[in-house]
Amino acid sequence: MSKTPSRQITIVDVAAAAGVSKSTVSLVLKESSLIPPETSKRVREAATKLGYVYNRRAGEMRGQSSNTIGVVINDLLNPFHAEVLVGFERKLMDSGYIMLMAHTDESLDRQKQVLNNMREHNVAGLALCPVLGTPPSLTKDLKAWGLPLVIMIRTLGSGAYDFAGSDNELGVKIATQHLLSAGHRRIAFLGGRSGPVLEQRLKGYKAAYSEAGIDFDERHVFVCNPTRAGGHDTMLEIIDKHPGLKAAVCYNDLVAFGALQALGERGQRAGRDFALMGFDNVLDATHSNPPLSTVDIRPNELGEQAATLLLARIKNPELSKQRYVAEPHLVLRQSA
Amino acid sequence: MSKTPSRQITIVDVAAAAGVSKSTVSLVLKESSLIPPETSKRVREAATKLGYVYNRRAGEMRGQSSNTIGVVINDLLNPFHAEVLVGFERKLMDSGYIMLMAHTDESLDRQKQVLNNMREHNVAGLALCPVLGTPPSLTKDLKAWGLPLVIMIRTLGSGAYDFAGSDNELGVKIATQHLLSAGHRRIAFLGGRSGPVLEQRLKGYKAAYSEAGIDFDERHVFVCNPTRAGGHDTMLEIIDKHPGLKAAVCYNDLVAFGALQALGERGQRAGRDFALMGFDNVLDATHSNPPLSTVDIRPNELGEQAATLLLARIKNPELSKQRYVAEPHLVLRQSA
DNA sequence: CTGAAAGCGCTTACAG
DNA sequence: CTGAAAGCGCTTACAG
Repeated sequence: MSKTPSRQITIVDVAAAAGVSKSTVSLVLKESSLIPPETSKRVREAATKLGYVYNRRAGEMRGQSSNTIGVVINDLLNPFHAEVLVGFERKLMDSGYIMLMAHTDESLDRQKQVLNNMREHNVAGLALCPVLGTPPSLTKDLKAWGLPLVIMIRTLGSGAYDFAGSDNELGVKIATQHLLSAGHRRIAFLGGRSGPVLEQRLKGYKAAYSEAGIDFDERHVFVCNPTRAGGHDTMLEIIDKHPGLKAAVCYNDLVAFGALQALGERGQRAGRDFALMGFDNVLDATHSNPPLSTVDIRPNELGEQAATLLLARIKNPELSKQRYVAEPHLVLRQSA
Repeated sequence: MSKTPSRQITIVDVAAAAGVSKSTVSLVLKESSLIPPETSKRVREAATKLGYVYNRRAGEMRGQSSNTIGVVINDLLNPFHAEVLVGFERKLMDSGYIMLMAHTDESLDRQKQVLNNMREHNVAGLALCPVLGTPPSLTKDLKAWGLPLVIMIRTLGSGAYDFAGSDNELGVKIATQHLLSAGHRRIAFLGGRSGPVLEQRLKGYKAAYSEAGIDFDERHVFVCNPTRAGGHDTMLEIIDKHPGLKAAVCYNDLVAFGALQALGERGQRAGRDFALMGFDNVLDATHSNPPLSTVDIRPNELGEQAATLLLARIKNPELSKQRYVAEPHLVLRQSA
C-alpha cells in the first residue's frame, strides 16, 4: 500500500531496458538517421513501456538552447491586446515554441520583475508591450542581455529595435477625413492616455484638419482613460456641455463602446444622432449596438507578425532593424 | 571589431573573481545564513561586476524543483476567460511562480500537444479549462503523470479532481426568477454549445419554471454558438419569428451583447421593449448599450481561486478533493 | 565558515 | 552503427 517515491524515468532507464547505451537512446529520440529502424523500434518500445517523459529542460540546458519565448502584455483586459496575443501565440506554437506570459497591468515594477524572471528562465526571445513610462533605454538594456526582442504596439523612443505596430497617424487621419467628408466640421477627439500612441493618433487628427484647410479647435480634444468608463463619462460630458459637437473620432474601440453607451443613455444613437469612429477593429466592434465604424489594424495579424519578426531575429541576430507597421483601413458599419 | 562569442557567466566565474568556491557563491545567492556579511558582499559585487545572471533552469534541474505553472485556456477571445486568466496570473506571480500559457481554441489536438509540451517542460502544476469533447479520463491521465491539476470553469465528468467554477444552475435560476417575478411568463433561453456548462445552466432555467409552477415550452430554448454573432443572429430570429417572446436569459454575456445589437437593429431597446439577462458579469457588461443586467460570478476571483487551489495542491499532494464554486449574484442594470 | 565531489537528465564529439 | 566520457550551470551533503 505504501507509495514508492518513484524516481523519474530517464534515458538511462530506457537504455538499460532496451539493452543499448544512453547515447543511442538520445539519438533515437531526435530521430537521427544513424540509428537503424530495429534499434529505434526497440528503444521506443522500452520508452513507452516505462512511461518515459523527455526532460526538455535538461536537454536544452545541455544543448544551450531554448524553445520558450517570453511575452509581456500590459493590459490583457483590453480585447485588442488579447487579440494580438492570440495571433502571437498561434504563430509561436506552430513554430514549435511555447510561451511564458505575464501581465504587467501598467506597473513598471511588475514589468521589471517579470523581465528579470524571464531572463533567468532562459527565454529564447522576448516580446514586450511596454508599460507607459518605460524608459527608452530599456531596449538597450535588453539588447545588452543578448536577448532577441520585439516591441509591440507602443514605440519606445527612437531606438533601433524590432517593432510591430500600426500606423496610428494615418489611421486616425483617415477616420477624421471620413467624418470631414461627411460634412462634419467640428469633430471631437475622444480619449487616450498620454504616450507615444496618443501622440501619433492626435497628430493624424490634426493632419486631417490641416489638409482640409480647416482650423481645428484645441478644446475639442478630450483626453481620458482609454477605457469604456473613460469613453462613457467623457461622451456624457460632450452631450451635456458641448451640444454643438455631433461627431467624434475615438482613441480606440473601447472608448467608442463607452461613448455608444452614453449616447444610448441620452436617447441618442450613433449613426443617426452622432457620428462616431473607433480605432483597432476588435472583434466586438462588429457586434456593438450599433455596429461600430472603425479603423481596422488587424490585431490578430499584428500579433502574428510580431512573432514572425521575433523568430527571424532569433534565427539571425545580425538582421538589420525590422518593422511591421499595419496599414489602417476604414471599415464602415453603422456608427458613422 | 570582431565579437567574441561571449560564453555565459556562471557561478564559477563569480567564484574566481571573488576568490571563493562556487559552493560559497551558491550559498550567497540563496542568502544562506552560513555566509558572513563580508564574504556575501564580496561575492555580490563580483557578480554584478561580471553581469552574472542566475540560471534558474540549471538550479531547478539540480534541485528537482520548478516554479513554472502551465495554464491552458480554450478561448482567450472570450473576455470572461481573459478575466479569469488575469486573476490567475496575478495570484501566481505574487506567489513567486511564472506562467506557461497556451490557447487551444477549442481544438482537442492542440490541447493534447500543449499538455505534453508543458509536461516536458517540467511544470509544477497545471490549470486547464478543457476543450469541449475532452474525455473525462484526461484527469486520470494527468494524475498518473503526477502533475498537480486544477480544472477551471467546465467540469469533466464526475472524477475526483480539483475544480474552480461557478454554480451555473443556481445562477441561471435566479436570473430566470428575476424575469418571472417581473411578470414574464414566456422567457427564451438563448445560446450555448452543448457541454456540461450548458446542461447546468439549462437545468437552472427549467428549475425556475417548475418552482414557479409554470410549464415551460421546450421551443423557447434557442441553442446557438456562445458568441456575439450567435446571440445576434438568434435574437433576430426571435424578434422576427416569435414576436410573443419578450424576455430572455442568455447563456453568457457575449450572447447577450449580440442580442443587444439585434434589438437595436430592429429599433428596440433592452429594458424597455425586451427584458434581457446575461451571465458572467464581464467588465464590458457595465458599459454595454444599454448596461446589461446579469449574473455575477466574479471572473477575476474565480481565476485567483483556481490558482489558490492549485498552489495548495502543489504544496500538499495528499489533500482531499478541493472545490471553489462561485456563488452567483444578480446584478441589475438596465437591460432587465 | 568554506571547499571538493557527486549528480540533476540530457547531448555531443570522439573512438572503435 | 554504438558506447564511454565530458560537460551544460547549478545544489547539496559532507569534510575539514
